Amino acid sequence: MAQGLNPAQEAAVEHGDGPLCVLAGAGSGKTRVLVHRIARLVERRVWPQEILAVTFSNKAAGEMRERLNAMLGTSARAMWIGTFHATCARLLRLHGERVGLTRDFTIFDDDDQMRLATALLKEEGLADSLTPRTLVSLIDRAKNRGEDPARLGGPTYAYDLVARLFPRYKSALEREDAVDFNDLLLKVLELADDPEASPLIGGRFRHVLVDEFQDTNLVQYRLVRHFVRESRNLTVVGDDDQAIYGWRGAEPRNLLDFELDFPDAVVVKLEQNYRSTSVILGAANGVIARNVDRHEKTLWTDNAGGEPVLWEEAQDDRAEADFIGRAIRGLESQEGRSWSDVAILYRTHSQSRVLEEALRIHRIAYRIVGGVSFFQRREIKDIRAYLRLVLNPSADSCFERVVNQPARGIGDTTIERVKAHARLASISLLDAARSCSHGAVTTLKPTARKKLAAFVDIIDGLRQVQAAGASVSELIIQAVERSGYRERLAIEDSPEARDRLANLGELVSMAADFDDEREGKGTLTEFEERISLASALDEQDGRAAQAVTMMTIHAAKGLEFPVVFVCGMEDGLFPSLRPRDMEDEKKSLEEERRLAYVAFTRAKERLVLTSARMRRQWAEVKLNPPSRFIDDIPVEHLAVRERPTAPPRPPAGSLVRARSDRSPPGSDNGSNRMTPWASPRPARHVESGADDFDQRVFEDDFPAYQIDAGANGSDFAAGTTVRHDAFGTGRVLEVRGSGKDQKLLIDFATVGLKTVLARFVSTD
DNA sequence: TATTCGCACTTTTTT
DNA sequence: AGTGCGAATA
Repeated sequence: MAQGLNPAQEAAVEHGDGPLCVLAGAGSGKTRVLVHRIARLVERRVWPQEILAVTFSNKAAGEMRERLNAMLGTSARAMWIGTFHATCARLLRLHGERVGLTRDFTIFDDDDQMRLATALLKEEGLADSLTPRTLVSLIDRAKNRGEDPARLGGPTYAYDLVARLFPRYKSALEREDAVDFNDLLLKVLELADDPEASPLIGGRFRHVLVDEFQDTNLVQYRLVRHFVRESRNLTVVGDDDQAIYGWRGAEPRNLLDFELDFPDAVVVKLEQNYRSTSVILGAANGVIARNVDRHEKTLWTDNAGGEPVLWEEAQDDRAEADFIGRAIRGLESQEGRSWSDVAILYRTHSQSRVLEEALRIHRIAYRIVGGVSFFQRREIKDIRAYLRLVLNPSADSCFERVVNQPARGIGDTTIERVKAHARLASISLLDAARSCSHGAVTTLKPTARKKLAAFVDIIDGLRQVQAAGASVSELIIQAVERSGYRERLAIEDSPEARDRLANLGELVSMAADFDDEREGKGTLTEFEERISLASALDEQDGRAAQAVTMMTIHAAKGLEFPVVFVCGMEDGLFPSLRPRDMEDEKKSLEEERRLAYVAFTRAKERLVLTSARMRRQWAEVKLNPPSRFIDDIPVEHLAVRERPTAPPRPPAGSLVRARSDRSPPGSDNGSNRMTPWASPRPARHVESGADDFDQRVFEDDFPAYQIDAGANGSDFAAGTTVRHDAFGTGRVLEVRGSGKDQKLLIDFATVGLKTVLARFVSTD
């Protein structure tokens, strides 16, 4: 083995027992090292079931398992490979009874957590003093640090409220046999403190390897230390320059100070980058070099040269997206690149919408990673709630979610009475509903009782199906059917309803895959767990492989693409410059810088940066200067596209701004102009002063800012023909309101009737 | 009880 | 600009 490894990599792979710290630069082949090292351990007769490899995503875990399967065959199947959360969930399935969990405990995701928080605040009448978001994030923050949220106290009133509410939060989870994400880890830590369970945790693993160690938080580090308490065989791999989860409580110090805790640790540095061209690496190094708080390291590469990094400063966000669309088309036609070679990265999910539109216009297939994930869809969550209720009758939050979903005539008053009864008798809502249906509460009318009985019957029926040994996919089909969900959607028969039905079908086929994989032996609990722990990153399906990938920079960690676009390179957006509470400004700017470093180093061959002078953010127009990170890129590596001195059709005067003075000198002499791989523009559109580098076609698709004319004066009258950027032209049928919020009912030629804000259309 | 409309809130990043 | 919630209405 060890074919084609450099000496440093080989040292890491061949390291024997004892702590090992691998400081690995971006693209230095750390995953490869990790995989080879694990394979080597097995060759050295370490039992696969005594190896734990912790990855930062399920996707990374899957890939690692695949590679090990290829190298080792079936023995790889016995290894523990997964995220901290998945690993802890597995351990808790085995030993959870010791910390108050049954075998079928459920995991509260972000959404469930928020619902609970909302309900608690409402019950306590505190909904006005604290948002659920704040409540949840303060709880999480404390837990990330291993602190007890009930002991929060501090500068603001909010802390006291959280401390007061937390016991109720906690008992709600306990009542439902559920844990939140952080509890997953904390409960295992609890196990480690339990004298009887402790050996089960501490002695279980002979070798523990942790990837992306710079992003572990205090709790995770404690966990790792318990895992290796006996063996001391710990391998950590990471790069402090890629620490981008400070907001989640990650402590890069865990990596940097590794030798303080493990003085006998061997430290290996991987500094050769195999991924990117030297130009891209130069740009990335230029940005990261300005960070003060970091370990100096020199990442180098043999891949000399490469195309310069291209920076395009577009007029606005739409033009930016359009540029990207055309550039991808150009890459396709002139370089034969396929869409799957390309990734578009952005700082926030909200940037994706405009990009989507542009890619659709250019007929480019795309795939969005993250955002509103499949599993967060309402219909999916509803059916999952039915299933959870089957697994666990005391899952009150699930009961409330679906008792009237789809609508079956069980209204608020009925639910309130059931809840009151449940509280009084201290039983679950489902049991309360059952006894109400038998007449336990006299205020309930017979009709309400019948409806409750019908609901209870659905759940009981599903439980029988499960008890009869139905597969997971069968159970889901039954749930969709018996709940009346399918019928309801079928009757509605709107595009959305069809969409939802299709999503449910997708869930069924995922379950069928799961059933096949487990040869029919997989339990509903296992399927639920997989869904709960699946991140947006993991759910990508192979079918959409021929597509451009769009995602946040965070989600791109660990991935690589031949061509990478990083858009929204503007001060205020990236770097975000958003005041973070409890974090000082310098620190968060350094994290933003590392984020830029991660973004740039995803690119193998081409890196394109784009920014917009003007950007619409929630119906507000923002003018942001270009990102300061662009200034940090060595001038010789940066190419700026030329634009015509006089655009063919300039926008309304004041909006045309002088060209940024940040354009590096030398970009004018043509020496580092980039190959214009945007698709060729018809020659007749070229004005003097324009050149091949400018591909914009103003005639077709002029951006939207002239639109305000409509809102601030000339009111629209019914009958006027107007144009809207997305919907095309149409006739105004009705005018509602005036001024900024004036709305128009318009009959569009292509899409039919729509109500639109007046300021988004223009008279032609 | 279900549906519809208007209002407020939203947007940082995720296991 | 989309969502979710509460009030008003059928």
